[in-house]
Amino acid sequence: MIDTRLFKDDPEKLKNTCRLKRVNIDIDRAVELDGQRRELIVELENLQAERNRVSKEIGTRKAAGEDASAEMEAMKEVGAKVKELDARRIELEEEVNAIALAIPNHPAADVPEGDGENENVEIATWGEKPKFDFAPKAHWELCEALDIIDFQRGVKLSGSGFILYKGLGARLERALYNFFLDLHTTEHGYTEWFPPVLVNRASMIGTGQLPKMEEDMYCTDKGDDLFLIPTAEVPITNIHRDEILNESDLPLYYTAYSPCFRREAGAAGKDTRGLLRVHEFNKVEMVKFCAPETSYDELEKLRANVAKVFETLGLHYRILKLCTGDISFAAAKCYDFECWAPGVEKFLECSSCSNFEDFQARRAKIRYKSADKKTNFVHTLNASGVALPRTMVALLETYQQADGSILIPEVIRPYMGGLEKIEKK
RNA sequence: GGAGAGAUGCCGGAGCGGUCGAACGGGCACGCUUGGAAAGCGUGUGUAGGGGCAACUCUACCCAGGGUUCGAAUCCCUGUCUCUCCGCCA
Repeated sequence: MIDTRLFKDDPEKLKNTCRLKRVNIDIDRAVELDGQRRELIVELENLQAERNRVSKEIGTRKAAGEDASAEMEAMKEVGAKVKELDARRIELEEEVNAIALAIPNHPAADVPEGDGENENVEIATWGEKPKFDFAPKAHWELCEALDIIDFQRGVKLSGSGFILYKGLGARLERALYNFFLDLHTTEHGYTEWFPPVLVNRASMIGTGQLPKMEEDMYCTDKGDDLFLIPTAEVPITNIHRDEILNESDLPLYYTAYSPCFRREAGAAGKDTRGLLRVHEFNKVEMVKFCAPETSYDELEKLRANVAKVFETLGLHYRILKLCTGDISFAAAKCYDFECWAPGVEKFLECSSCSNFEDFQARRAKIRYKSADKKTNFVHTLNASGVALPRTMVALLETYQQADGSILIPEVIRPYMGGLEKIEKK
């Protein structure tokens, strides 16, 4: 969440944020309501102070055996007035808050302005497009021929967008996320967690998925009000919700494997084949909590950690710096990693690395106490490290052989019992 | 699922409806003491919001939300969570 003090101190900045992020929000209305709120608070608190003072007096007077019925009568009215003003205060607060929650994070200064993906800026590439002396196939053809994903029965079980891995396909999926976790925990210094995948509403608000994206989330009925997580970012970031950390404990590096659930509302018909856009997928996520001064250094380190995954797998990728119109609601700066998938002939988004600055921390009340005893919001960052289906696509299509078999990258072989190749039976 | 007990500050733990932001103990920080340390002594030690240039001041917060009252940590209702016992269960 943005700092609501800005309604009073710098509404122009908020308008600029909305313009850069390409959202339309009535800031003037919020400023007006916030002003009313402030005036009301002054009036209300004066009344409360009077009530406290006179009530105290009634106490001493009664103790002395004197009569205080006139004061009691007067305070009865004050009490009623306090109740009335307080109700109005809550109303105003809710209205202001609703607007504040809908305002996106301010983009970092070096983020290019733009409307959408066309204005994203490529800032790095690694490797090059693999060359084939045959026509590379799309992953769905490879998978069907090798019998490692049962697309049809997946649909029978759950509907389109749900993947049923089989045999060595299932094994490869498991091998990949184990490899990612091992890499981050043993080489990059992350602590592994295994979180619940159903979380409550407060957690979803904390990381910014709610209230804005409720349509995209799966939730339980029967009054539980629980949500299937769209990413482990939600439970992992919320681990420290409503906490005050010690500066000496920062930075914290966390990683977790989890399945992720996305309704993809409004995306019907887009990228529907194979593994390109699914409702449930596996992902290893990385989350950092750090002091504000270090967050952009931490972002670069995070980016290097992600790069390491793709480089170790030998996948050609490019890195995009997202423009203001394409960056997510909660992010101040974001890099997307896109891997080349030669079968579908596309760059696929396989990871994104974001600095949220204090936007999530303010929503989730994650603070730290610095050496000089000041309490302040931490900065949070996260990255997919990495998301499976599209990485799987890039991997299958990159490592396919003329005979339709798939060569397994060397780092994955230990996780596959030493197997070098997935071949047709 | 049934029955009971509980939730107070960094921790432990008091708290008759009034002067309680909260006794007491511990921890921590600072100061004194010391050659240095320990002990000892003293002082301090929450979060959020409003007003003020500031010193400062006011308000709210004793799990959460309602209620009673001139006045609630304290009384009443609801919810959440924790613990104990019983039942059920992978």
